[in-house]
Amino acid sequence: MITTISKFLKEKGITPSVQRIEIMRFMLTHKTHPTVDDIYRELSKSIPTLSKTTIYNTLTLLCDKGAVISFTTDDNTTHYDGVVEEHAHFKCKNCGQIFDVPIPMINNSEPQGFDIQNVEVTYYGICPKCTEYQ
Amino acid sequence: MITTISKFLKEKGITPSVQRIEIMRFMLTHKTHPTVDDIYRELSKSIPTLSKTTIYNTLTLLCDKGAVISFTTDDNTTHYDGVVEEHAHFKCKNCGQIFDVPIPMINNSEPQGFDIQNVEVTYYGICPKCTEYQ
DNA sequence: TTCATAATTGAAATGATTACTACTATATCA
DNA sequence: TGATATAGTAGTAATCATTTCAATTATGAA
Repeated sequence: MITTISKFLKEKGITPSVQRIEIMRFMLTHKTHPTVDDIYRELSKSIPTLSKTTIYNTLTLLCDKGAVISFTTDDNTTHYDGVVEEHAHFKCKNCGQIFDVPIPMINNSEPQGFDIQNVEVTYYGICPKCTEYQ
Repeated sequence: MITTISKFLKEKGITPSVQRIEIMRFMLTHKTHPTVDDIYRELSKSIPTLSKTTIYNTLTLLCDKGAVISFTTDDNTTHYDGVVEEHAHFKCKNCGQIFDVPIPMINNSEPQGFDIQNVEVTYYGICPKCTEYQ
């Protein structure tokens, strides 16, 4: 498993290290759209010397190389996502959970004259579970 | 003009005050998607005692009452918009300007089972002017 | 006018992120 | 093998947006 992730990082042009492998593994095994703090809280259990700076550096690198994506929500903190295929997010205003949802685009409706590199689509509302118990 | 904005605020259920009127006026006359700091820098020229807390409070109130909308971008700061009709934004990675663009949704492609209250759509890329001079 | 309430202010606290410096691991080459 | 350059990591301090909170000021009704 370590070799798999190590190989994956090399393919992306990233020199592997213990920290980078564990952060990348975390992103691939957790579909919770974590923040730097979420990752720090979890991974510092197994790597007690891990610093937040390393997590910031690593995630910026992973983003640049296309291994993860980042997006922001109304909490004004950056969330990261190991799913890099284009998709939208739904954030529940009740429980705070962020869900992956299909992106509802039709090609010819994009703004003309702009060189679009990426899109962030975030829905806000109440998720099915919270709707049920209200 | 003051009476117009004052009347507008009352219609929205907001008690007018000098500060609220000037902040609302700023939002109606500036289509630049300002941050709290942008507004503070401009309005403190004419209202030297104006505090940022008041701007935060007022914008939160204006949002709640539907007089303005807010959204976040990759700079992790909240931007405000006096245009409340549903639309998307384009942020230029070169000059940083934010543009209003049409929202590219088709109704029946929205995620099912979610109670959607609002959507934020933000494109990132290079704006026409920056494309031209590159 | 008086009083209750709402609005505003400014300072301090918080939380995410960046900057910076020192330390450590890794790779290279003589 | 060992010296050395370089990349990566850690930890602290600084910065910036935002929130909290207590004190002051303005407003409106009796």
